[in-house]
Amino acid sequence: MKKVTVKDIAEELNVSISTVSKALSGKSGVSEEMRSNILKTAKKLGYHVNRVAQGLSRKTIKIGVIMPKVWNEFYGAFKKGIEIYLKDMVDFNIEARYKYVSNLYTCDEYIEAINYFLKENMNGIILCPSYNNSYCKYVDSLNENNIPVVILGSDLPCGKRLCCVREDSILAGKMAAEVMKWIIPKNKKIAVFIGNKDMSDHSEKVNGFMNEYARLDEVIGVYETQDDPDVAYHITNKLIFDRPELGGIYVATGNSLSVCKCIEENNMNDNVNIIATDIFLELEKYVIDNIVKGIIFQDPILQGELAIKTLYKYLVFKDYCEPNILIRPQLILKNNFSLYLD
Amino acid sequence: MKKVTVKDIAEELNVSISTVSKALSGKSGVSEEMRSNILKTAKKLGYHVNRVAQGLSRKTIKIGVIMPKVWNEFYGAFKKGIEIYLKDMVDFNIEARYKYVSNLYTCDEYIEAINYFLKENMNGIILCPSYNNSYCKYVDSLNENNIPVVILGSDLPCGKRLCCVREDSILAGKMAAEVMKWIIPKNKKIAVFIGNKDMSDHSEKVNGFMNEYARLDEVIGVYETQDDPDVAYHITNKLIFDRPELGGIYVATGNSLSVCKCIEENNMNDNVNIIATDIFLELEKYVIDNIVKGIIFQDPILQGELAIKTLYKYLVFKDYCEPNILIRPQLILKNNFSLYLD
DNA sequence: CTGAAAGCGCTTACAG
DNA sequence: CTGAAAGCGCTTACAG
Repeated sequence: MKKVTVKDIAEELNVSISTVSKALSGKSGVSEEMRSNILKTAKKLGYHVNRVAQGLSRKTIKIGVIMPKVWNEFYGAFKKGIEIYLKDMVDFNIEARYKYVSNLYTCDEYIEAINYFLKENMNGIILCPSYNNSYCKYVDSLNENNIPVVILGSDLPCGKRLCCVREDSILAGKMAAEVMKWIIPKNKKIAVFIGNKDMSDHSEKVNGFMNEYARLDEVIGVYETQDDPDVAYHITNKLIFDRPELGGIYVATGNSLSVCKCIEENNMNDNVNIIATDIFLELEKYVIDNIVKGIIFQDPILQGELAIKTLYKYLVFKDYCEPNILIRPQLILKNNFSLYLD
Repeated sequence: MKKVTVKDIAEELNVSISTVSKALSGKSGVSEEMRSNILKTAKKLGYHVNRVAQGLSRKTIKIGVIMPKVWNEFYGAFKKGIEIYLKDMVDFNIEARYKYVSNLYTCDEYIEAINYFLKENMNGIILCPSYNNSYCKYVDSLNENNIPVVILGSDLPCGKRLCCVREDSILAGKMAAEVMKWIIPKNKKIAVFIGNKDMSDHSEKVNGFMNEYARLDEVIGVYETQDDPDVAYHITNKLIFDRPELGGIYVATGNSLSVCKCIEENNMNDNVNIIATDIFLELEKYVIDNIVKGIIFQDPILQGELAIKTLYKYLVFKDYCEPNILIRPQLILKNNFSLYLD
């Protein structure tokens, strides 16, 4: 069980430890033959780099993060997760630099950020996609430059990447349905609100929900709110008046506040119940007032932590990870609500 | 923002870095005056030890773990959490040694284990209490020898310790009640099963449940199973026959299998529903059969991880932690059940 | 392409 | 009680 070090490999092959180190860490300046020899004996001896010694001696690892500037409750939590990990890893010489995107409908700022990080020789990139995905080939270019990319928050339907860290949307939908069945009386109907059908995690939530909510004839419809509070309010209002049989709404995006507001203003607290998505302070009122019965929470802070942790481990160990790292949704109730606000 | 190192402190005071190191890490062989001076300037300069450099140079940190040998599904998960943390911290020179207790009703083996670890100069102790708490003064003796103790899994009503890592039992009971209200029809009654009233986390669960389950006249009673499957089966059987109005049972300990078995054997699946505690493979059948509607999960693996992490951070940073670190309970449903088995 | 040497920030025997 | 020196296991400029 004695630890195997670079020195052991060097002695085994009668070369210097500098050469061994360069070969193992993928640096240039080692002949291909030498490198393959070193890698082979490293494997044979069961070598694993000592992160502690490495962290003390190597240059700072630089991670570039690209994320939308809007919706701070959402993207801010990803950032918070990244910062928590970084704080836990002080002394390890890792740092993150951020680039923000203001316009979610064009790809210009994404491309600009990618090029900037390319120029700055970042060791890895974390990228949070939004509506527009047409910058995918630039993600590929990072990959070609041996800069690993972790996609965070929702999937990118193209582009080579190390992995994608996101919620398990199908399961989120299923859990919402399981609870909905308990709280909605048999004679009542329900509706589903999403942001936009074209976003894969939105449609996955619908699929999961429909799949589990066996009483499908009791689903009035799926409505797109475009993540716009006014649209959500308007649709809710219309449903309340047109459909007196409405008993519940599964709000599958973070856009639940205006839905609750509308229900309360129409004094429908006892008639229309909400299963919401994502947690924020302002929801507390509606949880206490019993409009919101449950919240599907997909730990965005944990997602941020996992994204940078995975990237770091890849950079240090060259360990390949799962291509898709899915966070398990949690159900928040009235009683444990406050624990999730920190 | 330049990093402050031992060298900076040494230069500031015109002493050697060895003296600085000894003073900071609490080693003997430094005059009290020198030590207090060094600590003062360390604070003034904003010094924080570099764990990476320290991990590379110091002797191995030895943690002693004392836990019951029985109920491997339960205590095994604590151990697993400890092992996960240790694996994550290889290269940091930490190791754990385990001592197991077979008889939970006497304190002999606890005392023996404590004395053994004292003799072996362990740097810290993790201790999982069981029924008998009469060894508390031995925990104090560890404390007097400057060996920090973390209590894991349930509280110890005496004894000086660094902290206690455990579930939030009151909240667990409340969450069980919140779900129970949804799934039990208004005309049905419910019962609560615990292991033993004298165990604080069992009685806390009852209190939490009662507090939240507003329809208290619908609670038939609280029954002690002594964590014995046969007793649990017997009580369930008796209730089914004596109390046709029984609609649900909150099983507040891990002892839910024989309760489910009894319900199934009596073909009462549609009439009596369970909210269970803790997850294990054999429960899956009853979740699928719709007897178990929800499970309150209190991540024992996470508890183990937190216990050793807290201890390590205290040993390295001398950071004092919260005296009580409570894990937030999670509600497991049919759809996400499999995700919690790993 | 290869290697000798310095250095990362600590701790720890050992000598004084 | 105090300090000089070696060492933990790596990486990295630099020289050859």
